[in-house]
Amino acid sequence: MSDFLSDADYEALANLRFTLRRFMDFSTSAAQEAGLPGQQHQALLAIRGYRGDDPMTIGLLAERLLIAPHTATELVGRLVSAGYVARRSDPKDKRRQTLELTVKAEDALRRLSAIHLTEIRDMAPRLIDLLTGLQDDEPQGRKVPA
Amino acid sequence: MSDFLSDADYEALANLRFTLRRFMDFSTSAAQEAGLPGQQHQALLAIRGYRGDDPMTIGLLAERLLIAPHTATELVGRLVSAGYVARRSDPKDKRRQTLELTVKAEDALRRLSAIHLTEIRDMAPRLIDLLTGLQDDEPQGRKVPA
DNA sequence: GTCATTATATCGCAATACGATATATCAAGT
DNA sequence: ACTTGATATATCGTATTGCGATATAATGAC
Repeated sequence: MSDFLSDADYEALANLRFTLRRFMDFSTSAAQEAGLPGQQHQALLAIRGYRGDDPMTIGLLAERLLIAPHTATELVGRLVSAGYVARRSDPKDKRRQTLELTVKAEDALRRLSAIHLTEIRDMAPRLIDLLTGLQDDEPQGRKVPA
Repeated sequence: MSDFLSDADYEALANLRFTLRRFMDFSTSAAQEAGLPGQQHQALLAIRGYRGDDPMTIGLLAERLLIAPHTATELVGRLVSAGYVARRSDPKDKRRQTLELTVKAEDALRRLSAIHLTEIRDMAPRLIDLLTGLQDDEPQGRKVPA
């Protein structure tokens, strides 16, 4: 349980981050080219990819995006203004706002998701390598010592 | 090469993002608790994990962090002010600034990296599952058709 | 030595998430 | 049904941070 870390550990951690950053960067750029700020794209995906019995709401979206509820309120406000999301107050609980994607959002998200799939398939092997390399690579190389 | 995507595809993409976000969130929180803004932690890791013949510089750091060089300038400025990085002008090329971690940075980074390793090892199986699930999961389930 | 290029730095700006706070609605207990 | 506490969303002001435009300094090619 020591804090010892080899140069190789730091290098692997840094490379992992670099790979993740490239993905995020690709994603943000792709979204931006489609006319969507990165977080708005993420919100659309979270809404579209949500599988649950009850409808998507502001609070649920906040949970999935790991942002504060009031931040989700602002984000959804922007999405509604831009015509990507329909927000209606839930008749079953008037505190809640149900969220649905518009056709415009479905179209944009379909195209974006397709190129994301391609990019992910390209990145995955490298990423999996990095992750498995970090798996049980305990300090001082004591792998099967004798 | 169609844009068709199943509900399951969207769900998997959304889950992948959720997993990545949780990692980023964990990382940022851990850094913050150690007194470091997230990007500053990333910068320290990029400097520490860099393997190359020439020393780390502002421009190299910008490349590894995927930020504009002038943004790296500002970031390094903050790191120097906070006592995490020593910046010296490179005698071999006086335009360049070489960057080195201080002992304070090494200490903070060691602790942070140790808990990151733990978290990554915890997250990796889930992440690898999601990635492999997206690998060749072409639309309409045509896996080994006959 | 001149000039284009490279490396870093500065300034003003825009985006976005947060804290603090407010309002509306629901649910439980009586 | 009325009060109370909790839940869901919204608003406002603020802080962080990255970028574009621009500036300065050093290098290298000719």
